[in-house]
Amino acid sequence: MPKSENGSAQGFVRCADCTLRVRPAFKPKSDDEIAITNSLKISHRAFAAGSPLLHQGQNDADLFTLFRGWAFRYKTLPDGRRQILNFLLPGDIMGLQASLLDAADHGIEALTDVEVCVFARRRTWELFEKLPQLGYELSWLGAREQNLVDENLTSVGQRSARERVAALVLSLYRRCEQLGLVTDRTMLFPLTRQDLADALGLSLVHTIKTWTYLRRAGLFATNAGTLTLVNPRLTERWASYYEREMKPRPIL
Amino acid sequence: MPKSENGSAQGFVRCADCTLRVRPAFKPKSDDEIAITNSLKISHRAFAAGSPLLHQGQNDADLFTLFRGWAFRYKTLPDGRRQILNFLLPGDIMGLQASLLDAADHGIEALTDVEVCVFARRRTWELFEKLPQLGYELSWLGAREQNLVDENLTSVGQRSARERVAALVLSLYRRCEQLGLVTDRTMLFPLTRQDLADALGLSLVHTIKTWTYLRRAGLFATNAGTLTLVNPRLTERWASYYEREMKPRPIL
DNA sequence: CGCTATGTTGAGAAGAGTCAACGCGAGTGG
DNA sequence: CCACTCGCGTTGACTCTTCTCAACATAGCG
Repeated sequence: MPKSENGSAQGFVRCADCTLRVRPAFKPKSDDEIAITNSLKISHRAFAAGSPLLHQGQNDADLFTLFRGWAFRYKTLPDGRRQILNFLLPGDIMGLQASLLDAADHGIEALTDVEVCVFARRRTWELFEKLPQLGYELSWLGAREQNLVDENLTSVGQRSARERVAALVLSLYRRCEQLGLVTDRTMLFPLTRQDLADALGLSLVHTIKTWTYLRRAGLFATNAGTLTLVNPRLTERWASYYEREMKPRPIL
Repeated sequence: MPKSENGSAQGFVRCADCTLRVRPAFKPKSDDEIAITNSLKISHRAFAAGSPLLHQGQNDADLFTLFRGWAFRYKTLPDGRRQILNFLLPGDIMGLQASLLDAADHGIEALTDVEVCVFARRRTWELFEKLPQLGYELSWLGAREQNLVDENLTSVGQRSARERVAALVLSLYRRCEQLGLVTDRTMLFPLTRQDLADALGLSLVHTIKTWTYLRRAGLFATNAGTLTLVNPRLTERWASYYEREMKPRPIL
């Protein structure tokens, strides 16, 4: 159980023992690659739900991989309005922008209790230089994240409230499915209504009303922090959603 | 004068002669680096305004650098709604996502007549492997573009119509300023109202009304495809805008 | 000259926001 | 054990931003 806000380091998981890497969503790695990755991993930390993993403006951020749990990337305006840029699931990279550029323009916050693999930020350039394969995969993961943000921007800019909600649920469901986190059409769903609102660019009240409407329309059901996608086809139709198929991706 | 929709190849500009690279916005490059970059550049093409530079879904895209002119990156939904993700100015990279992942989820279109430097897509991995410095800079440029998209998503999700217009104008102005494309507070401004609307996530009519309102409020003035930022301070206030200072960046 | 693409304006409709009240469960302290 | 607060979720009533429809202006072009 993660207890520390500061990220306690109990239970280092060696890359060779990674339970995540072996899932079908990820590209197989050679023993060599696993050893190299492991040598770059400087620690394994746990954070409680709600902990900040990266501060907006922070300029000494490490590079993380999310090992377990959910998180989100966000930006806030001076007056406090907050936009959630994308959600992070196991295997996703955190702090790449902050490592490449000199500071992070966004924050990252844990949505559930999480565990992360920590890679030294100072070594990012070293990594590109000495392990081009990993540098390439890092860029790959960055490009993939940008795809998600592109999709969200299109959603917020062009879709109606109902379409946005349906599209977000579908997108998260698809990603969880890929990771084997869905059983019986049911997945963990730790977002509050406010989180949803901030991700969708809608007010809290309107988000709740739209959510309720779609739930009653039979798209999905929620129960104690889980979500069941009752009718995927219907949800797709509500979302004007269409999807690129996803190939196995690199894992750090 | 570019005439070809297909990208004619008159006037190869060698990296050593690049008029862009020497501007203060870009990091100085050693002679070695310039020679290497030049060896990777396979052609120099011109496209007319309105030409597609990258098709949504295209899977054999090359890697471009925008050498002259404006372009934009966009996504369309099945029913035709279009979201402009970000605008591209000289020095910006195009097709990185498409090269790293297997296909582009977005399109790119020329907004003015443009010239681009073409780098072979097949060599992207080779590039990371043999020239880690360039691989790193590519990632850097990717991270920077994501910053722009993050900012746009925040704008579209959280700002009111007037704030959005002001923020977009300011952002483009700042970028042009960096590139030395502003004289007398005046810059080229080739966007149609429809382009603005698609970038801001607003309807055409409302975009026009908001634009007119802010113009009358004295923020900026437009004339024959140019824009003059009459009152930068006032524009900042309308935009709830604040900016990270920009350091010199790599150029490919 | 009439075409078409782009820009402008007004009026009414619809979507989304704001304000306010209330329910509910988890803690907490008397 | 109860009253209390606090965070979160829900709903209704009303407001206002934004969208849609439609008419008209203007400029470029065959």
